[in-house]
Amino acid sequence: MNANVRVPQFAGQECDTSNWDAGNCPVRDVINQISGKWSTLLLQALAQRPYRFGELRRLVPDISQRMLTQTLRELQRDGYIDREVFPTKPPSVEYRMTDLGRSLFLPLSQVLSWAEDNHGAIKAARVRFDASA
Amino acid sequence: MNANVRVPQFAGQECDTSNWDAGNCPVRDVINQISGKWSTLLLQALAQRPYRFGELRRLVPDISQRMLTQTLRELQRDGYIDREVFPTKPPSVEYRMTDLGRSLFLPLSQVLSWAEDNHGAIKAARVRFDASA
DNA sequence: ATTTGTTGCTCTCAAAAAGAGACTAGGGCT
DNA sequence: AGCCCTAGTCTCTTTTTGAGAGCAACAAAT
Repeated sequence: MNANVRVPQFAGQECDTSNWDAGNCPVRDVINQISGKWSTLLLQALAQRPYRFGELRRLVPDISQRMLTQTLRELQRDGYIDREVFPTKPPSVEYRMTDLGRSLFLPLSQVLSWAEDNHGAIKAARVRFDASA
Repeated sequence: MNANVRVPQFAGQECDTSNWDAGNCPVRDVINQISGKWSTLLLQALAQRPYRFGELRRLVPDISQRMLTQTLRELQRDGYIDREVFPTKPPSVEYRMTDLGRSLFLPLSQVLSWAEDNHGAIKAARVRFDASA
């Protein structure tokens, strides 16, 4: 079962349902990285302008150094951002978005805009749900 | 420091950087939910057509029952999907997307398309990164 | 001269989240 | 009677995340 069944996908696309297990599925491979708790936030910041490590830390007050380092490494590994070390004393490190990162941020920013526009509707839905449950 | 500084945001928008801590920030409030490991995947499935619990389980082979239940509840709570119980024996439950969910899926599907289109570039970036590190 | 602060991390330990799998209930099928 | 189906919940283990200390090398303040 579940073998090579092609089902209609979002607007005019198809998707092989047998590919929905991780490893085969490109969408899952990509999304799993950028769907980290801090990834979109950092991409949003670095879409504005390059930032240094400490600046990002101050910009996102409730991220731990550990997660900031780790998330930046992952974004760098996937090619969304570049890391440049300046031999100052103490050495400073600058993170900046790559072309690939910017091309991702085009559709991604649409989702962020949607989130801003529909935040009210979502909060209302939560209130309804919590009242009925 | 960091008080009420308005910095340019993605394409023609502004964002109050003092609002980047969780709770204040609408974007983080919304994104943190849909950026769960399984959320986008389930939204993608339910954007096609309604599905029953067991169908989703078979469609996404490596999700645990626990996480399937939990993720569906969260999506339902935020108003993206509806849950309907049919009094058959054994009882069956159908999940279907709401209008709010569909309106979210419009921009979201653009990101998914991007992921599919750029999977190759990302895999290549990973290889480069792993080779240099 | 000693203390303090700055940089961008890494390391350890505790807490939270996720995954694996057993168990439930009420009926249908053999 | 025994087994399977449904959509879960409950418990236990493993993974992920968070909080915070430590580090190395130098500058500025005291």
